[in-house]
Formats: sequence, structure tokens, C-alpha cells
Amino acid sequence: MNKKTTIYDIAREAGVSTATVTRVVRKDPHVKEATRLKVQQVIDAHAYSPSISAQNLEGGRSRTLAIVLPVISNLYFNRIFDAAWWEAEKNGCSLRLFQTMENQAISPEIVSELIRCRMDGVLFAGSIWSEDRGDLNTALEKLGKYMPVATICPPDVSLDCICIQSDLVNCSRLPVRHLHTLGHRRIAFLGGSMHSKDTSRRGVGFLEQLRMMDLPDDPAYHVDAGYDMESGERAVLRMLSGLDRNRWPTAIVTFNDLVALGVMKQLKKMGLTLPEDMAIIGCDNQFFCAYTDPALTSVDLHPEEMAQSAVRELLLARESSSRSFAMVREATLIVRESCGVHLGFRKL
Amino acid sequence: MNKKTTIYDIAREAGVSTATVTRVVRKDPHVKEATRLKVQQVIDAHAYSPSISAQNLEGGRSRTLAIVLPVISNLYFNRIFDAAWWEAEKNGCSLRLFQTMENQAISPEIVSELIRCRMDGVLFAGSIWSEDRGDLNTALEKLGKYMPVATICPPDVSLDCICIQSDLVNCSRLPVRHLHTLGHRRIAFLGGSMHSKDTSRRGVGFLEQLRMMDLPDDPAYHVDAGYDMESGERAVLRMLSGLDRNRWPTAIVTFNDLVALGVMKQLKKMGLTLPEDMAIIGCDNQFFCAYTDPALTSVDLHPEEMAQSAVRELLLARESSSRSFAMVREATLIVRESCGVHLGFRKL
DNA sequence: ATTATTTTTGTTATCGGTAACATTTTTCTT
DNA sequence: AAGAAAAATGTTACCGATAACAAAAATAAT
Repeated sequence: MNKKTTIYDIAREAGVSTATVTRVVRKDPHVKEATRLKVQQVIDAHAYSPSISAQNLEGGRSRTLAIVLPVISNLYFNRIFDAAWWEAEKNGCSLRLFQTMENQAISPEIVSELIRCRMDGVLFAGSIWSEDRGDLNTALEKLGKYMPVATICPPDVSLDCICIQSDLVNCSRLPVRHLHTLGHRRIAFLGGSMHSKDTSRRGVGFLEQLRMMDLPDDPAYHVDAGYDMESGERAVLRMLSGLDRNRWPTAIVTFNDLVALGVMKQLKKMGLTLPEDMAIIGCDNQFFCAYTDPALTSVDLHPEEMAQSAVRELLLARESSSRSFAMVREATLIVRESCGVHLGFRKL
Repeated sequence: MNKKTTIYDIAREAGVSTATVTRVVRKDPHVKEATRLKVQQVIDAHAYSPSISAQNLEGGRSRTLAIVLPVISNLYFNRIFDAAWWEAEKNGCSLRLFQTMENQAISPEIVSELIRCRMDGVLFAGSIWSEDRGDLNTALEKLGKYMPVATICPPDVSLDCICIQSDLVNCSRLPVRHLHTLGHRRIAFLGGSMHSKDTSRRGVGFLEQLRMMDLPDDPAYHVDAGYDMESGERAVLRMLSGLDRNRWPTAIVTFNDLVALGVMKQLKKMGLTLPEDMAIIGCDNQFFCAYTDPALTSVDLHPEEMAQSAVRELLLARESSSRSFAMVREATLIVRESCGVHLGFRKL
């Protein structure tokens, strides 16, 4: 295993001082062309490039951003991470991942690791199902003393930080309005913990929207479902089997596209035809939405754009100390086939 | 923005030398209990923890592994990354991502960055559609001089490194055998570049398997498809529209599950009923396979396990300099509904 | 009580770069 | 050609932690 060549090796071999080597590396114009050439030659010969640790130590920064999220294997967070990564890359920064698992708060270990590493900033991408907002705020507050902090979160976090959120009002309103236009009146919502106080803003917004449109908000239409396909299957089964057929909803809005996947599977298993017997709207507009049968209408929250903005703002915040920034990204309804519009469906 | 407390601050405030602080932090037993307590108190008061850069500089290592892959948003690589991340984490290491895009070779920039960072090891997860094996090998060879290297790749790379690969023989054999057992004789393969020399080992293995079983390997059954859903749609349309109905294959094996998704959509659009009119087998056993309609039979290559082993071996290789390790992970066929077995289908 | 041991603590060079400042060399004026 | 100004290069302290070694303090042995 080779030992890495250092600036001293280069300086010695080129017969100059380390300062000159640094100048050449940094493309400092105050170097005679002859020296520059000689030094560059030695540099090339050894494929020398300065040690990151040494640079970081001396400079006091790491040119690295941290992103803290529950799990990268979750498609939503995967998209956020990916977008953040490229944006960081574009600005000469690297991005280091920290996963919290379901445990949404940022553990003290992560906090101290972030400080230890002299991160240039943290992007916290929490999820809508977060609970321990107290712990989270404490952690973010502490981090804020050392580096710029940005959050892509539901709108609970009232911290002095770069705060980016989805437009959950529209995220709830769009599907309900769409279904209402199509003549649906009995609309169910599956996912999240509907009746828990501080979770599932999306569900709450959904309920408000129902009331605003004078639609029935029968509690039987709001089932606590999880966030994945299996939960979707179970939830829809639980909901429908507790209801007389004539009281069944005619449309189901799900917490996300995965739940929708489960719901669709279960409905087909029960012998229903989609979208004839039930309209479905998911959320997140995942890549597979166009390939379900029927193709799934979904709400796009544009996580990529949010991540991009977050990273951009974090990098700006490094320079200027004024770092308050807030943004709400509008949601978009992507209409496909799962409500039957393409067939001209309209409930009476 | 707080300045980070250093070991000097702690030493001064506790009235000891920095060496003692280090001892306390490192839980060195050669410290009087009274001093230990006093120092610990100051440490806690300031939430002090040693700077990573300084530690890395002094120690000459980074406790960081690098993973180089095409794109993290690709589900296959996402799974590899995720598994590698947790395995690294479990061993007190962090994992830094490098994305190469379609450009499969490791750019010189990435190579030098890896050396600059004194990575403890690199895991290269290439894809089956890699081309520039020459460049790649050069890069890996160079890296090998500085750190342990592991690859999760098709079996081209003949380098002195930790070499982990999928069992592409079985990956091709399993679906063909399965279909053969079900009575299929005209089996098509969609995906990869079938007739290119150095790509798509999977397709090549597939062809060999067909011949071994005395099944027709009509060139019309092997269409160059891409690696995503759109390509799948187009490819199957191209293949079938060029063929008399009675020469249509009765089963299609695809390069991966995404292609399968596209194929299924296109077939339905053409009015076929699945799995009655066409059997389909995908590859990768992605999460959505159980939720397509019909549920997609697929081959699992167990990327997670490969990633885990790779990381484990990389970490071992840090210590012992003997670092040759090879492993081939068997593939597994996950039977679902897309070949109709659950309905007792059997071609005659 | 004195010396020998052991335990605890401090001193200092080092890791690899950077940049302020000092010094030397070159070029330009007059 | 002498002195001033500009350009090129070198010296050195510092970033924050670590560990080998030295030194001091505490304990044990005689």
C-alpha cells in the first residue's frame, strides 16, 4: 500500500518551498512560469493532490454538507437525497448521509458527529409522521449554533433556520377537489394516524377540505394506515369490511403511492374493477405510478426541487450570516387513469 | 456561529495538559479518578468531542469508505448503497457516495479525490451494462495502490481485489428452466444489448441456456431494450409488431423489473391478458413485484448481501494486507403470478 | 528515611497543508 | 549605476489532536 505523497515531497523534489507548491496548486499568478512548470511536472509525476484532512484542519471547514433523514431506501427520501447530492456536487461540496430510522429525532451522537466533522451545513429531511418535535428542535437548535440548518419538513418546526415545506394545504385540497369535480361524495383517506394530535398534517388538511366542500367526513372513512403497501392492503380491508356495501366510499385518497399500491391490490382481490368501482389517488408521484393498472393519479410534492433549494440556501448561508429563508413548494396533481377521467367517468 | 471548542480549551479550563484530556477521551486507565472526573466535567460542560479532521490528519486514515456507483436513484444501486451504509455504520465507519452517471468508468477526478480523502477502502458497484473496462481497470488498479478495493460487478474485472459478483449463470438459467418446466418453448429476452460483444452477460447466458435446453433462439426474440420502463414498452412493441401472431413468443424474460413493468403495460395496451396470453419474468425482485397485476415473478440477485460482504471484506482488508477474496452470490427465483403457476397454467 | 517502583501527568514533535509576513531576486527609473 | 518598486520565493506559526518519551508525584520496599 503506497504512502501518500505530501507537499513536502513535492517541494523537496522540485527544489522549492512548500509555499510555492501551494501557490502552484492554487493557481496563484505570483509564480514565475519556469518554476510553475517545474513544480507542476513533479506534481504530475506523483499525481499529487493535497490531503483533505489537512486542508480541513487548517481551514476549519469541510466543504461537506450533512443530510439527516429517516431511511435512504424510502423512495421519497431517496429522491431528496439524490437531488441534494447533485446540487452539492455542483457547488464543489460533498454530502454525507445520516439515517435516523423511524426514530425521527436526531440522536445526540449524530449531533456531535456533525459538529466534530465541521459540516458546512445540515439538511434535515424529516417526515410527516414525526413525533418527538421537542427533541428534534433541541437538536436543531444546538446544531444551529455551529452551522447553517435547513429543514424539509411539515410546518411544525418554528426555528430560526432555512425552512422549506410542501404545500400541504393544496396537497390535501387537490385530490378532494378533483374527486368532487368528478362527482364523488364519499371520499376516504387511508394513511397516517388520523386522530393523533400532532401527526399527519396531511390527513388533517384532508378533513378540513372535506368539510369545506360539504362532503361527509364519516370517521369510518378515515383509517389509520401505515406508510407502506402491506398497511394499505390491511387498512382498506379493515375499512370496507366494517361497512355496508351501500355506505362504501366511492373514492380513496392514500397517504402515499405505496399505500395506494396495497389498496389497489386488495381491492382487486376483493373482486372490484378499477377505476370503475373505486377511484384512487396516491401521493408522491413515484416512478411506478404510470405503470400501475390503472395508472395511478397522484400528487407531486416536488421533493427534488425542495432539496435543491435547501442545499442552495445552505451554501449561501455559509457566507452571509443572515440565514432565514422560508419557502413553500406548491403541490401538483398528476392526473392519470385511476379516477377514470380518461374514460369520461362521472359519479352522479 | 460558535467556534468549536478544542482540546486546548478543555485542557486549560481543567488545569491539565492536552495529553490528559486525550487520555480521558480515550478512556485510558492511567488516569487518577479525581482528574478523570474533573476533566470529564469540563468536557461535558462544553459538549467537547475531538475534531475529525485533526484525528484523520494525525492518524492517516479517515474511517470512511467510498462507494462508487452509476446513480443512487436506480433502485438496484439504492439497495446496494443502503446495505453498504448500514454495514459500514455497524463498524464505526462512514460511507461516502460517488456517482459516475452512465459514464461507468471512474473519472480521474474521483480517483484523486479518493486518495486525497485517504479513504479506508472503495467499493465499486458497476453495472452489467458497463463498457469501458479498460479505463475502469486502470482506475481500480491505481486505487489499489492506496487502499483496499472491492467490486460488485459482472465477472469481467480480473483484478487483484475483493471481487463479488452475482451468479449470472443461474440468473439466466432459473427463468428459462422455470418457463421450460411450464411448457414454454418460444421464450424472448428483452433488455441489454444482446449482440454487443462485451455487454449484457445476462443476455448471453440466457442464449446459452436456451440452446442447452434445445429451445429456439430465434434472433427475433432478442431485442435490444434499455434498462427502464419506457424502453420495455418500446422494445416489446417493436418485437411483436415485427412478428406473425403465431410466431409470437409465449414468454418474455426481461433485463430487470422496470423493463418488465413497461412490457406488461404495453401488452395490456395491446389487449393481451396476463398471464394467460404471455408469461413474464423480471429480474431484481424489486419491492413492487408483489404489487403488479399479475404479481411479477422475478430473480433476486441479493444485492444487499453482496454489498454487506463487500464492506465487511474491505474493513478486514484494512488490517491484513492479504486481500484477495472472491465470492459469487447465487440467484433465487421468486415465483409469483406472472407465469400463471398459481392458476395451474401449462403450455402444451 | 532513603531508595526503588509504580502511577500519573506533562512536553513536544508530528500529521499535511495554508497564509501572513519576511526576504530575496528581478525589473524599472532616473 | 544606484535606488526604488515590483515580482518571486522562502520562513514560520498555526489548525487540533495524538503518542512517544520525559518528568514528576505517589507508593512500596528495605
